[in-house]
Amino acid sequence: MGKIVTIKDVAREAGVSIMTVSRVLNNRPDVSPKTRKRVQKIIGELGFAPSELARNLSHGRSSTLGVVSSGLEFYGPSRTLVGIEKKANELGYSLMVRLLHSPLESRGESALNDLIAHQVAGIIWAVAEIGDQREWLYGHLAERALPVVFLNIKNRSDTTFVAMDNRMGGKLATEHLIKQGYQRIGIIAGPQEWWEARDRESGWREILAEAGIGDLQSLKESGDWSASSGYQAMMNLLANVPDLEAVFVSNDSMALGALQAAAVYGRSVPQELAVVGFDDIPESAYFTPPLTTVRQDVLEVGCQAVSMLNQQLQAHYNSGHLPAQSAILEPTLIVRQSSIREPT
Amino acid sequence: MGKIVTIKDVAREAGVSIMTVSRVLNNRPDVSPKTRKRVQKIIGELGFAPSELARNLSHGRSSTLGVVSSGLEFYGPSRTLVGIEKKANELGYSLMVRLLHSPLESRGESALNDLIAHQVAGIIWAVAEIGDQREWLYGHLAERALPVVFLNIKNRSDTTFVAMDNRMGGKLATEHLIKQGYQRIGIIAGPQEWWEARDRESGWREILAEAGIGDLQSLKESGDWSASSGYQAMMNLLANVPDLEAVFVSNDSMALGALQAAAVYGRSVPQELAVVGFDDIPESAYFTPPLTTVRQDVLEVGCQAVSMLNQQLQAHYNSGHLPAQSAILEPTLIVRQSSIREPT
DNA sequence: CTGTTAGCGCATTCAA
DNA sequence: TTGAATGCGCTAACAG
Repeated sequence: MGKIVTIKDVAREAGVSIMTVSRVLNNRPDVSPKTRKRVQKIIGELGFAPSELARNLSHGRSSTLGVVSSGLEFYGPSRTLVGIEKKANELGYSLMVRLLHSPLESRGESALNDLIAHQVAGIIWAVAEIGDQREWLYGHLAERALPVVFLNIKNRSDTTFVAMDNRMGGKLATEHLIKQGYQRIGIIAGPQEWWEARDRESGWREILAEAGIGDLQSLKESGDWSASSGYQAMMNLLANVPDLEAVFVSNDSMALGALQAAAVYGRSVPQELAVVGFDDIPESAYFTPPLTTVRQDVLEVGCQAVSMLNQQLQAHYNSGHLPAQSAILEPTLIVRQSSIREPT
Repeated sequence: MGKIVTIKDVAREAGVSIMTVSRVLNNRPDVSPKTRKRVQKIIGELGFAPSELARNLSHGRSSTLGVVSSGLEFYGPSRTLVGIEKKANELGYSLMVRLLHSPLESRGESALNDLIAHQVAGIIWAVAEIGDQREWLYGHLAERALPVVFLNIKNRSDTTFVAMDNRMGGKLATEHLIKQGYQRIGIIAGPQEWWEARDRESGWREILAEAGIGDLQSLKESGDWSASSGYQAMMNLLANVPDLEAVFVSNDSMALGALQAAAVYGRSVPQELAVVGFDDIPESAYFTPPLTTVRQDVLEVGCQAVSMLNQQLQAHYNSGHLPAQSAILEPTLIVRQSSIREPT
C-alpha cells in the first residue's frame, strides 16, 4: 500500500543483484537473455519505474528541460509552449515550466535559479526581450555552462536562438497593401518593449520608405496586443489621419479591435479602409470581414527550439562545444477580404 | 568554471561541517547566530543553491507538482495553467508539465508514469474527461497514495476537484434569452466527449424544459470548439430551423463563427437573431456585434486547484487523511449587444 | 555475464 | 551547539 517499489525490491524478487536490474533498465548488452527476461517480468509485475530523481543525481545528467515563458494568455506563446512540449516529449525530455507573470518587474532571476536548483539539463528562454535581461542572463549562465536556446530575440551571433522573421512579416503585409494600390498606410504597433513589435514595425517602415512615403511617425499608433488597445489605437489613427487608406496591425487581436473601431467610425472595410493583421489566429478567418494576416508557425518555433537545445546538449556531453546556432522561420501572407479592393 | 557548488564546498569554505550548513539552509534553530551568519555569507559568495534533486531524494518529499493538461490551444485551459503556475509559485512548488496532444488516443498513462518517476508530490489532472480515463486513473493512483486534484469533471464525492458550474452557465445564458422574449432558442454545443460541453447543454435543456419548449433535438448542433465548426453548425441550424430566434453557443470561438454564418445568411444580429457565447475571451467584446457571454474565471480554477492540492499534501504529511474536497465556481453573465432586442 | 564497492548531494539519526 | 555516520535510489568503475 503506497509503498514505492525500488530497484532493490526488484533485485530481491528476481534473485539477482541491483546492478543487474540496473543493466536491464538501461538496456545494456551485457546481460544474459534469460536473466533479462526474468527481471523484466518482475519489473512488470511490481509495476516498478526507476526514480528519475535518483537516476539524475547519480548519473549527473538530467533529462529535464527548463522553460521560462510569459504571455501565455496570447496565442503565440501558448502555441509555442505546445510545440516545445511535443518535441521534448518525443526526444524523451520532461519539462519544468516557470512563467513570468509580470515581465517588467523581475528579471526572471528566481525562475532561473529554481530551474538550476532542479538541475535541468538546459533551458528554453521564451520571454519577451525587455531591457537588460539578456546581458544579465549571459553572466549567470556562462559560468554554469548551461545550454540555452532563446526564442524570438534579436539576431546575435553568439547566441543560440529560434525566431520568426517578424521584419519580413511586416514587409509582406505592407507590400501587399502597396500592391493593392494603397499609399497612406498606417500601423498599429505592439508594445515597444517587445522585440517582435519593433521588428514588425521596421518591416513596415522599410517598405514605405522604398515606396517614398514619408511622415511615418504620424501614421503610427501603439497598443498592448489586446483587442481593446487595438480599438483605441485605431480610433486615434482615424481621428488623426483623415486620409488613411490602410493599416497594418501587429497582431490579430488588435486587428479585431481595429475592425470594430472602423465600423464605429463608419469606415467600411475593405472598401474604405484596408486592414492586415499578424499571427493568423484560428479566429481571424471569421472576423468581419475575414482578416488578411501574416501567418507564423509558432508551433514550429517551439519544436525547433527543443531540437536545437537537444543538439547543444549532445555536443555538451561529448565534451565538444557546439557553436551558437540559429533558425529564422519565415512567415507567409494569408490574403482574405479585409485588404482586397474588389471583394469577391 | 561550470563547476557546481555543493554543500561540501560551502562547509569547507566556512570551516564547519556540512551538517551545519544543512541546518542553516533549513532555518533550524540550533545554530549559533555567529555561525549562521558566516555560513550565509559564504553561501552568498559562492552562489550556492542546494540541489533540489538531492534534497528530494534524501528528504523523500518533493516540492514539484505534476500537471497533466490538454487543449492548451484554447482559452480556458491555457489561462488555467497560468493560474496553476502562479499559485504553485506562491506556495513554493515547481511545476512539471505534460500535455496530452491527442486526448483520445492515449489515456495519459505515459504522462502519469513520467510524473510519478519524477517523484512529484501531487498531481493536477486538467484533461477533458473522456471515456474511462477516470476509472483507470483511480486504480493507478490509489495504490500510490498520490494526492490528485481533478479539474472540470463531473461531481463525484470521492474525488477532490475544482470545476466551473457549467450547467449554471448554460442556464444563465438561456434564461437571459428567455427573458428577452425569445422562444425558439437553439444551441451549438461543444464536443460531446467533453464534460463541459455536456454540462452547458444540460443547463440549456433545463431552462427550455421549464419554459415548456419542446423538440430540443432539432434545435441542437455540435462543434469542436473552433470558429470554423461554429460557422458550420450555425449554417446547419439556420437551414433546419427557419424560425430560429436565438442561439446559445458553448464557447466564444464558435460564437464568432456563428456570427459570421448569420451575416452570410443575411440574418442580422441581434435584430433577427440573438447570440450568447461562453468564456468571455478578451476578444469577445470586439466581435460584430459585441458578444453577450458567460464569463468564467478560469484563472481562479487553477489557483484553487493548487491550494487544494497543497492542503491535501499537508494533511498527507501529517499522516492525517483529508477527505475529498471540492470547489465549484460560479460563472456570471456578461450582457452585450448580441442578445439585446433593442440595441442601444 | 554478474556482483561488489563507491559515490552523486543532501537530510536524518545519534553522539559528543 | 556541532559533527560523524548512515542512507535515499540509482549508476559507474572495477573486479570476478
